[in-house]
Amino acid sequence: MTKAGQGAAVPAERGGRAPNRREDVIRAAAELIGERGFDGTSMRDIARAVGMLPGSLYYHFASKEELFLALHEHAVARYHAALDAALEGLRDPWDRLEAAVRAHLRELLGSRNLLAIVRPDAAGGDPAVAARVRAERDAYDQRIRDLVAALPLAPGVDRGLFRLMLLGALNWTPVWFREGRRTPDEIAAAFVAMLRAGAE
Amino acid sequence: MTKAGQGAAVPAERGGRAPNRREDVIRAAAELIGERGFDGTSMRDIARAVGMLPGSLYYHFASKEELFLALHEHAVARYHAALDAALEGLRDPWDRLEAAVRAHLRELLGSRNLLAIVRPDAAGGDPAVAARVRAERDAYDQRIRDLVAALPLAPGVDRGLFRLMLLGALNWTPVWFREGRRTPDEIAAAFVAMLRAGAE
Amino acid sequence: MTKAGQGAAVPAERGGRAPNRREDVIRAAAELIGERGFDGTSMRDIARAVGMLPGSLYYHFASKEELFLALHEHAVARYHAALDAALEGLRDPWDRLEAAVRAHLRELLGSRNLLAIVRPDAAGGDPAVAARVRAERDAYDQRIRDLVAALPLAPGVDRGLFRLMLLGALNWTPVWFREGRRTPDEIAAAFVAMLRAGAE
Amino acid sequence: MTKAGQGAAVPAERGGRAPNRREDVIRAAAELIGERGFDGTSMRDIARAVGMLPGSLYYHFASKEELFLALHEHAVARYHAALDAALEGLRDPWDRLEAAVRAHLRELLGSRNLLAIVRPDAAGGDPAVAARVRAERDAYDQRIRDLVAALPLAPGVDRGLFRLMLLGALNWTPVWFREGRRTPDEIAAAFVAMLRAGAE
DNA sequence: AATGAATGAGCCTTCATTCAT
DNA sequence: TATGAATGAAGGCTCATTCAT
Repeated sequence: MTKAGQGAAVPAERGGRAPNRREDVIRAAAELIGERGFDGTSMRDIARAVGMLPGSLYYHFASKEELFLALHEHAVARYHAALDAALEGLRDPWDRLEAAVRAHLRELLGSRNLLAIVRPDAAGGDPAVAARVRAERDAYDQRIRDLVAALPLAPGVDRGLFRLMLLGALNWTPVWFREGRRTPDEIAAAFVAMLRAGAE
Repeated sequence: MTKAGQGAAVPAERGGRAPNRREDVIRAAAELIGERGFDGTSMRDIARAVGMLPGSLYYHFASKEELFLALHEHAVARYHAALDAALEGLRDPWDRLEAAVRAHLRELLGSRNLLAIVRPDAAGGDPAVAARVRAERDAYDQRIRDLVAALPLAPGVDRGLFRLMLLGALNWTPVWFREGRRTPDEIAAAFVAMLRAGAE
Repeated sequence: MTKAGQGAAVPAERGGRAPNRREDVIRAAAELIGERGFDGTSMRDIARAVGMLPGSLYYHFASKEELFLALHEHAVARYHAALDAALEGLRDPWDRLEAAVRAHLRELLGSRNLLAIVRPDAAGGDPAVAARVRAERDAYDQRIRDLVAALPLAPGVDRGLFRLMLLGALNWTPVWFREGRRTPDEIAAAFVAMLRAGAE
Repeated sequence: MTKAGQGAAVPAERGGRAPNRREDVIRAAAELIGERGFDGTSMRDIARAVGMLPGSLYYHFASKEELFLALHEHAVARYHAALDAALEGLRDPWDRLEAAVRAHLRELLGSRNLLAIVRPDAAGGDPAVAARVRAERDAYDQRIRDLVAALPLAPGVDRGLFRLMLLGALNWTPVWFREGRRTPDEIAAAFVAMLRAGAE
């Protein structure tokens, strides 16, 4: 009975109180780590943000790394979901790529900067963490790879570098993006257009 | 020849004693911070790397931030120098851009990963540091801007996004680059080619 | 009786476990700072005196200054309480003054030298601390002022300087006082007598 | 030849250059320690104030304590000199006491607060220092004692407590004195008057 | 008479974590 | 589910001092 009963999906003893404190922690951690980085965010900070004492976090997560991993999973899941939604119903390969780029950029530049979470070296130097992070990230990368594979590119184009260039350009945007000038959607369209013009 | 004459009985193995301890510190710090990040590198680590006691560092630098700033200046100066050398004698705008990209990538992927140093948010969250870092970085950016301004691009192309896409793609390379597969020069050539094909 | 019941299997030697670690810290700090001054007392010293690790102090107090402030409050409260007790039931203004002086001197010279704590410049140079210290001290001063205001003094006497002379003489006593010669009470009586003879 | 030749009073080799750097150091130290206390003043601070490097101070003084001792001697000498000047030509015992008090207070409240220097516990906890400080201070005290001994006091008055009360009141003045209200001379007159009225 | 470079000890503080309750 | 109290290690930094030059 450590985590959840096996009958109901959620502890619902008295009508739905305390709706998943664990999720609250993840959300708070996402926000803080997104803003100040993994090293720049202490367990104290996270605890304070959800109104807990630092020690209490350890009921939910065995360590800071574990918390980070949960958070990373959470974040990557959002990317996947955004991608699912964006692709739905689209057939044309270039349309699909642009939709994907748009979804990625919205996620990356919207509300919080998730870049700090998604970078492979995010959680200190722990190699075990890095491996799991990479694994999750790779699954997402694979979907982009598939999207690129479906493009009708000229024979000489290296699809690997095509993808890496695009993703690099995207993932670097949080460094220079300022609210108010170009929208994420405009940037997405322009990036895809630039690549498309030359590669087709 | 600053200090010791050559006749005196001084340890003169490699041409004068302790010619530039300060530089040693910067070099060691560059290496460590490049690998493990600013937060992940302690003053103790740096001191150990140069064979000093932690407190001794403070003879040379007033604070960790100050050391970082010196290091940043140092790193940016290298980029400028590499750019100078790369551009020398080239006239054609596209040749110049590709040479610049090649120089940038060599610096970024060669010997040490200087990305961690050159990122605007590198030194913790100190805003004063961030400002000085940004200023130095902007001067370099301006040179790339000039290079892009000189390109004969099609009327519709947004030169700003063109530059940001290119720089983003470049600066993200340390995330995925593995020694042994593609060389920095190959990557540089491919990136420029992809952009050129569509933008001309 | 705040925490542990009396039936449970807990170390209950002196009536409950660790009833007030915070108070222990304050007491130890009072002793040490009273003897060696604020700067002369390290957090390590205080921690060692209460059998804690240095870092553990920070569970109870956010900083050395905060600890000092708590300690100061504590000390001033003792002075107030001593004054309350001393004044109780006395009507004659000179009797009241002498009782107050006696109480003050007993506190100041008894057990520990609290002078170092009560001096306005005690806690390093932090102005925020100095302000709070002064505020607490002023409330005590006001009570002495009231005592002096009630005295039937000759018209020409400056009651302000009267009070400052008396308090100065009192607060300087720790500098010269040696156990064994005059008692605090004798000193108190003599000081008041000297002032009274001339001022009435 | 460590200190000075025995013929001339001062090193005057080439007409009086570098006129006693040692004195400069003492003066700067007096100022700083007077303001921020012994612990609150670092050798660095003192060196900076005289435009030297910290290590250079050790040419003049073997240690911080030694410097303090020199400074203390210097300060006490000023008190003695002020006392000499104040007493000159005065015969009446009360006049002499008041003049002495005036001189003391002017020294104490004028230019810099020398209290921090003259307190017996000033230089950290070093007992050797404390002893020498006390010795110098005692010589000064003795002169006050003599002044008090000469007063025509009523038989019952304890001359020891008389002196301690007066000196305590005086030495505490830096704690409450504010420029602009009462002058040192007014305070001196009032203090002596209050004591005289009752003791004669 | 002073500098430049460093030492070694110590300082205040922060951190991830533990564990009895 | 969480709290209260603490641990142990480490972090950035300051300090008095030394010593060859």
